Amino acid sequence: MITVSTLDAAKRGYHHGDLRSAAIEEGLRLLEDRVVDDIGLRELARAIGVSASALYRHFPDKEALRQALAEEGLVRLAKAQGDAQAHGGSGMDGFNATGRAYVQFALDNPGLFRLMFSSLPTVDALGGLEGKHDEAMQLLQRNAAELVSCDVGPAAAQLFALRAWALVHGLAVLLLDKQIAGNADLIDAVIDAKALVP
Amino acid sequence: MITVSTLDAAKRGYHHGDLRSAAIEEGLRLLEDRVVDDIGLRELARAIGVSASALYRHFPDKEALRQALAEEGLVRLAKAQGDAQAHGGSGMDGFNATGRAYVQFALDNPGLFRLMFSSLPTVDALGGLEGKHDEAMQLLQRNAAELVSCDVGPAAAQLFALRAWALVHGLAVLLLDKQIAGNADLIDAVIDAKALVP
DNA sequence: CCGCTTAAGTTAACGGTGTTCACATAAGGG
DNA sequence: CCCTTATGTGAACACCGTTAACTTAAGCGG
Repeated sequence: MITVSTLDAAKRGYHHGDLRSAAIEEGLRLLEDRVVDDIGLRELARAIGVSASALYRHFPDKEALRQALAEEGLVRLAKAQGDAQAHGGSGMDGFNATGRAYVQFALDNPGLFRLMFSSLPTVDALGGLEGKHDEAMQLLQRNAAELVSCDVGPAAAQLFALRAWALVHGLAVLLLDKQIAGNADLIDAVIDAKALVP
Repeated sequence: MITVSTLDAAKRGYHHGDLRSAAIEEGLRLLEDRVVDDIGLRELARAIGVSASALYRHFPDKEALRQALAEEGLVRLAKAQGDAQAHGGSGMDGFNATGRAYVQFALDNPGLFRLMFSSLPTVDALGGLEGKHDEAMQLLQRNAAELVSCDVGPAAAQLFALRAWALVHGLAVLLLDKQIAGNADLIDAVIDAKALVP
């Protein structure tokens, strides 16, 4: 197996080897302690050691780079939730675990999480990242619906799913914005699916 | 009663009369169909008919203007919630009404709402707008706690309050980000305090 | 192996931004 | 009435996103 990307071709001079991957990687690194709007295209290029206009060979504009970063974030969130569920089982405990993973992901990656959920309102929800979006979010939705669909009707189950998502997302956002001073115990207490069943 | 502000002194030439108020007013107008980061200081000054540097007599920097706008938004949200509760009574129906008002405010003022809840993470939660913050948010929190504190203990009541806030806030944010296609009926269905009582 | 096409870099420039500085003007109190 | 102070102006600085024209490297057909 040959990886033709950044690994083997570190710096062969004029050509980089795999910019785009490097740009996304550096972008994620900068997002660790910054909001996305505070990251400059030129600054990012400088950090990679490349001219600013070089990025335009791989992204049509800054917005495209943002979308690429958001997509990577959604993939990682989906993975974190999948891991949590795999570890916690398929019952209600496992479902609560996915919720905790959701919130924990937001706290661990504040800049990235904010970026993921800041699709431009002018773009009428038809960006290319909808597919990935569903993958991450429908997992939570499906699990929630399956969890209670046997006890109540499917309509009430979907309502439960929506409530669960809104609760967990709202908690994550409020924690990120420092509206709530939240320790781990509080998070565990708030995220309790039993408190949502009708 | 004499209003010395923008009303009577519209344009007396070199001096504006009451910039700062005019800047905030124009800022709120621009926020009606724009995100805050897409509003330029110079553009705003241009819209008022004043030079960009004139704004620096009233705001130390752009961030201060943003905070002023956020504060005004919090005042308006508090008012909207107060009105809703006054109209809906003090029982559970009134409480649900404040939740609906919260979401409706977000939908009616997307740019402003996003601004209100985007305090810089670098600022360690000690901006001057904490007071107003409490005023708007503690209203929801207090009402929630009072609503159920007689039925359950005060600890469980506070947990209920936190869940209610997170649910409503998460719903608002998800609707704003177009992650949920929400009609009014759906909002009413999701916001139902009965589904949260332990 | 050579030459040509094309992908992927470069520098220079344009307009726009936030911010600062020196200066100009209006308002108001001694 | 003058002098202070608040409030405006315009020019300048450094930075930004984006584009254009140019240069270099890679790959492929003959």
